[in-house]
Amino acid sequence: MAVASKTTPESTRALPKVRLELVDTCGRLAQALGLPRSVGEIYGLLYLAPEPMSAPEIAEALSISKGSVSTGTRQLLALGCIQKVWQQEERKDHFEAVLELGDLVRSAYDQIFKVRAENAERRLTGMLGTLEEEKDAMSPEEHALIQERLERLARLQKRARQFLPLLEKLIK
Amino acid sequence: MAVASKTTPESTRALPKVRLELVDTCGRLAQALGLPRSVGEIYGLLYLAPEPMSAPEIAEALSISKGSVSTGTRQLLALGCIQKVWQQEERKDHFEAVLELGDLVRSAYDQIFKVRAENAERRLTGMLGTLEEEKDAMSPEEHALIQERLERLARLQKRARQFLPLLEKLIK
DNA sequence: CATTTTGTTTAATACAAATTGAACAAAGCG
DNA sequence: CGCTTTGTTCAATTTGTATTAAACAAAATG
Repeated sequence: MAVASKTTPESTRALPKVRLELVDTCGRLAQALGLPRSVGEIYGLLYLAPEPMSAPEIAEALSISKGSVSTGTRQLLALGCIQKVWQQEERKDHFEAVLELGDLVRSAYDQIFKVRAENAERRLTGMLGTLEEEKDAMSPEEHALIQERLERLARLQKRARQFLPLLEKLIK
Repeated sequence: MAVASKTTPESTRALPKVRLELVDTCGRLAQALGLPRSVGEIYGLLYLAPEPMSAPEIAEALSISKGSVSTGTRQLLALGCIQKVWQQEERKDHFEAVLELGDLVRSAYDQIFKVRAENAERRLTGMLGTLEEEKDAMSPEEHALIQERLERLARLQKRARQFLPLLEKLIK
C-alpha cells in the first residue's frame, strides 16, 4: 500500500465517477439558478476534492480553459462558495469548497432576495407617483382601476415583506 | 363626457406611462425568473388593462410580432397567469390577467420546488450508490471523505425537506 | 536577467434561446 | 364561394451570454 503517491499523482489520476456525477449535478443546478454551468462544475469538483486544488488542476479536470477557471473562481469567491487557501510552499492559488452551505443560503438570501424586494418596492412607489402625475390625462375610471390594481400589488408586497423575516429566522 | 369612445378608440390610444412602467418591470421580473421577457411584458400589459385585450392589440401595444404573442400567451395560460375570456360577439380571443397572484405562487411552488427537491434526492442517492460500486477502486481515505461529504449534503437536504411543508403552510 | 509559470483581461467565437416573418390552417363575412 | 382576419407553427434571424484563445502582467526560479 501507499504506493500511489508517486506512480499516479493526485493531479493526474482520473476522477472517480461519483465526483463526475456531482460535477454534472452542480453544473445543472448552477444553470437552474441562472449561473454559468462551469461555475457550478467548479464547485462540484471542489466539494469532493480530498485537497485544495489549483487553477490549472481545475482547468484540466473539467477540460475548460484557464480563463473560465479564473472568472468562475472569482464568482464563487464573491458568493462565498469557495475560499483560497495557502498551500504550504506553493505559489499557485489553491481553492477549496466552503462546506457550510447553510451560510451560503443565508448570504444568497441577503444578496438576492433582499435587493430584489427593495427594488420592487421602489419601482412600485415610483409607479404610484407616475400615476398621480398622469391623473389629469386619463379618465377617472381608468385612474381608479389602475390605482386599485397597484394597491393590490402593494398589499401583496407587504405580505411578502412580513414573510421574509420568518424565512430569515428559519434559515439562520 | 363619454365622447372618447369614437374619437380615440381604446385600442389606438397610446398607453399611459404607468402602464409602460409596469410592462417594463414585469419584463425584467420575467427575465429574472428565467422566462422570456416578452412573456412578462404581456402579463404587465394585461394587468393594468381596463378590458380584456385581443392578440393583435397586444402585439401592437408592445410592438412585438403576433408569433411572440401566440407563444407568450400560451405560456401564460399554461402557468395560469392569464385567462381567455369570451368577449361578446367578437370572434377573436381576448385575454385578461389573473389578479390572484397568491394562487400563482402556490402553483409555482408545486411545479418548480417540489420537482426540484425530488430530483435532487434521486441524484444524491444515486451518487451514494455509485460510491459503493467504486469502493474497491479507491483508497479508504478517499472513500470515507466522499461519503462524509455526501452525507452532509443528505442532511442538508433533509432539513430542506422539513422546511418545505412550513413554507407550504405559509403560502397557502 | 531571461525564462517559466500563473492569473487576469480582452476580443473573437460559439452556442443557446427568443423573436421575427412567412407560410399555413381555420373561421366568419359579404 | 372568394376574401379577410385570426391564430399557430416553423425556419431564419437576431440577440445575449458563456467560453475560449491570445495577449498581457506579475511573480518566482535558476
